[in-house]
Parts: sequence; structure tokens; C-alpha cells
Amino acid sequence: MKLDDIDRSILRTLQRDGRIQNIELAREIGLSPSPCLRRVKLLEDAGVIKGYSAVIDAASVGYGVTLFARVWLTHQDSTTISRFVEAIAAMDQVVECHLMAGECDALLRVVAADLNDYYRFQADHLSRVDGVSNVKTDVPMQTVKTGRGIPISRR
Amino acid sequence: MKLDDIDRSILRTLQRDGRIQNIELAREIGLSPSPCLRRVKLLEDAGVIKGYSAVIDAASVGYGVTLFARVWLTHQDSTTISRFVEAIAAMDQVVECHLMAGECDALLRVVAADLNDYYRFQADHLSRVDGVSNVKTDVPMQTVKTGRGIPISRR
DNA sequence: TCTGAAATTGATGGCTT
DNA sequence: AAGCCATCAATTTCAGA
Repeated sequence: MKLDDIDRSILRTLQRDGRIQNIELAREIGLSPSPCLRRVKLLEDAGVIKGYSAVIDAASVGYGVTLFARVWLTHQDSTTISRFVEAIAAMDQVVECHLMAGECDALLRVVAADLNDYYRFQADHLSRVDGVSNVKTDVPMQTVKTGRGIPISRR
Repeated sequence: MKLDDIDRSILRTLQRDGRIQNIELAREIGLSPSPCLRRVKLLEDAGVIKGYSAVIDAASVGYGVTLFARVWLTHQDSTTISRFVEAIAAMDQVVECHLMAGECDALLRVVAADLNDYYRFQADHLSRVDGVSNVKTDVPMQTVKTGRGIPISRR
């Protein structure tokens, strides 16, 4: 699907405020409500907008820390990897998992109540997964950019 | 703010579908629309719900790849760090930036049109930032968990 | 705090330009 | 492809339980 300036404008606004009312969205981008809504539906149907989500404060629901874990596997064959992926899928605390092409085999983003909670998770669960040979944890001290939202250029 | 089961239920649902109508949200969690809306407002006011966002398909807006860059700085003093942070803040392609406590000094998530686009970004912009001594890029081959959403236990 | 009704406001679709 | 307008549905407020 090819996007024009108005579409990009809609995307930028909806990324910033996913619950904006159509009537106000239309005002912001300078269109009347009907064509605005039509465009939004088209963007949804085309999969450009994949969904909407409330952004929840992790600390408020008991997750005080977010950590990154780099994982090395014993082997890189498909059996080892798919077993690992399956185990990771079942771990709620792992909110993100990328299989990597470089030095390490996987990069995880993990949420935990605190560092102790994380250490327990790593020692009792992550490190015991079949095929995991090594885990290195990177601890953020301060988050400068939050990662919600991608840049959508004006042109 | 302390959350009860209904609040958690609301959060879980709104995280999955941030644009769900209040009337349907109320049905799902087994409440009538008025108290449901009141709870949502309270959660918003308390900062438990930080906002709402449309989830946009990066590829559709021209970002084919997401990469992680680990950055080492020449020094860890506040001047070097704050200059680095300022430079990073101005780079739209950097969607996430954490200052780290361990081996490396910063972990970035960067979006780019393709690998060439990223290499240009790294060579022409990131590596030239004052205080940056070393950059190592980790390339995801496959993303197994997407990282939108945190677990909210039923209890 | 919830329920239920009433009033305001927005969403939605057909038709015209 | 956008604007206008009529209809329908949801949001929001406020009484009472």
C-alpha cells in the first residue's frame, strides 16, 4: 500500500494518541470526519495499523525493572533453537525475544519485580532451559528513549 | 495505587485492544459501562495507563529492519554522557536508548530502511558522535516475541 | 460502588460534488 | 476522493439503591 502525506499524518497522530476520537483526528489533519475514518479503516485493513494498545506503567503492575539478557546456545541447529523458542514462549516475564545473527544467539527483554526476582528467574528458569549454554545480563540504569513509536517523516 | 482483580482485568484487555469500546470492555470484564469507565479514568489519572498508541507496521512506513547497537563511550563522566544523550535524542532512527550499568555504556534500538541504510547511519552519524569510542551491532534474524505488552497476572 | 436511565456527542454510510 | 447530512450507537452524567 502506498501512503500519501495525509496517511502519514494520520499514522503519526494515532501513534501518539491511539484513542483519539475520529472527529478530533479529522480536525488535526485537516479533513472532515468521513474521509478521515475511511482512511483509518483502509490503513487498518491493509495492516499498516496492526492494532491499538494501552501503554501500561510496568512499575504499577509490579515490574520494577527491565533487563536485557543475551543468550548463547550449545548448538545452532533447528532442534535446539525450536526447543529454546518454545521454552521462552511459555515464560511470561520474557516480553521480547530476538534470534540473533551475530555474536550471541538470542536477545531477550525480561521484566521482573526487582533484581532479586530477576536473579531467581535467570538461575531457576532461563539458565536451566535445554540448550542454553551461557547468559549475560545487561542492566539499564536509565532509559533515555522509550521505544514506543517509530519515526514517520513528514514527507 | 493499589489494583484489584477488575483493574488488572481492564489493563489486560486494554493492552490487547487499546481502542475497545467502553461498552464492550464492560461486557468482557463483567461490569456495567459506568463503573467500568470510572475505573479506566482512575487508572489513567493515576498514571497506571500512560497512554494509548496505534501499533504501526514498520515495514509499511519504510523501515525494513530493526537493529540493536551496543555503544562504548570514551569516558563515563556526566559531560560525555549528557552530550551523547543529547545527540541520540536528535536521531529519529534511534527509537530506544538505555544507559547501561554493565559491560557497554548504552544499548540502542535503531530502525532503518535496510542494512545499507543502517551502515550509513552508523558510519556517518552514530560513530561520529562525540565521546563514542566503539559500536557493536546486533542483528536480529527472527523475532519470536514482539515486546508489546507486559504480563498482568490474573491473581 | 454499582445500576439504570437520560442527554450529549461521536461514528457511520449514502449521496453529491 | 472529499464534503455534507441523516441515522444510529456509544459515551458520559447523574439520580437512586
